[in-house]
Amino acid sequence: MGRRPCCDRVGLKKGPWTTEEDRKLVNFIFANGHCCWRALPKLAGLLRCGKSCRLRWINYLRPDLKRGLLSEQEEKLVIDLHEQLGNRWSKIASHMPGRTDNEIKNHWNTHIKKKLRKMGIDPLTHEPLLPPTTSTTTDNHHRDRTSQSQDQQEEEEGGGPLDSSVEVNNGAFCTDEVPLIEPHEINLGTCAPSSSSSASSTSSCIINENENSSMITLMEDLGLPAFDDDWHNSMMMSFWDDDNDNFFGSLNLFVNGDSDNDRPNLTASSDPTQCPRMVLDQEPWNLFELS
DNA sequence: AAAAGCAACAACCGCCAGGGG
DNA sequence: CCCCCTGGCGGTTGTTGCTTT
Repeated sequence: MGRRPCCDRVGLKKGPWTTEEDRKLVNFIFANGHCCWRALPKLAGLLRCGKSCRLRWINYLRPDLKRGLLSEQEEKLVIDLHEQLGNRWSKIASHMPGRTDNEIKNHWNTHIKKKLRKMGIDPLTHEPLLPPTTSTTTDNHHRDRTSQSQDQQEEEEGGGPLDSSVEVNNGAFCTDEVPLIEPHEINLGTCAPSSSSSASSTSSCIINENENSSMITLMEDLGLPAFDDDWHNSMMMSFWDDDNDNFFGSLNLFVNGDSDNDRPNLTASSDPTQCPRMVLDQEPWNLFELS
């Protein structure tokens, strides 16, 4: 019995997304959020399956993505987390705000793996590489099905993730205790963004009431669609500029594409390299009609 | 300058888990 | 309890751009 396809593929487009498709998707999510990925493409006028839309949004269009190469610090964090979690990229990504599992996975496969091997470290076990005389299978049973097959195909090496409940970072957090912010945790009365921990910087953002209302006014000024509370909250967090403790810096770049504008209270981030690549590149955000 | 090889990453595919009926 | 649907995850592939020959 064949698997039912995730969507009706007849007439659906595949392959790279066009800017027009990106615009449609972002505009739709801006206006409506994403209630149901399966229904979204039809409602947004896209000839894509919902899965594809979801991936595109999560991995590329989401405004809170950092983009660009991982910093050395981030790389180290990935290695640490991978040592504890194995190929659980989504878990790893959940500890790295602004980074997607796909991005981390790609970076691991293309950069970190090689780097570790060069350093004489087995990227699977995080142990020093041994001569390939003994093939240990002691840890293989810990790994999930797919990573096992890949690992076996790639290299006959043991090792892998540990129990998902294991603590990392000296017990700073548990892997199943992803620091997600809940709507009720958003305190509009105070603004205490950016703890020292990069892993919690985005999710710990609490919007100041004045900025909150200013932002709403700004959005209205710009003709942006009305948001429901959840969407609004997520957008507030999405545009937080950790490095400058500044919500409007990122939003300004997002909206205006440059810092040269006459809007009060809108200043671009001082260090453009700290801004999301999609903002810096003016693509695809600059293509969207915001009115 | 052209071709071949390589690296990076966006996107796809198949499977799984959880929730609802 | 079972089945179906949906969202999510991880592995893999395809495409594109860059570097080397």
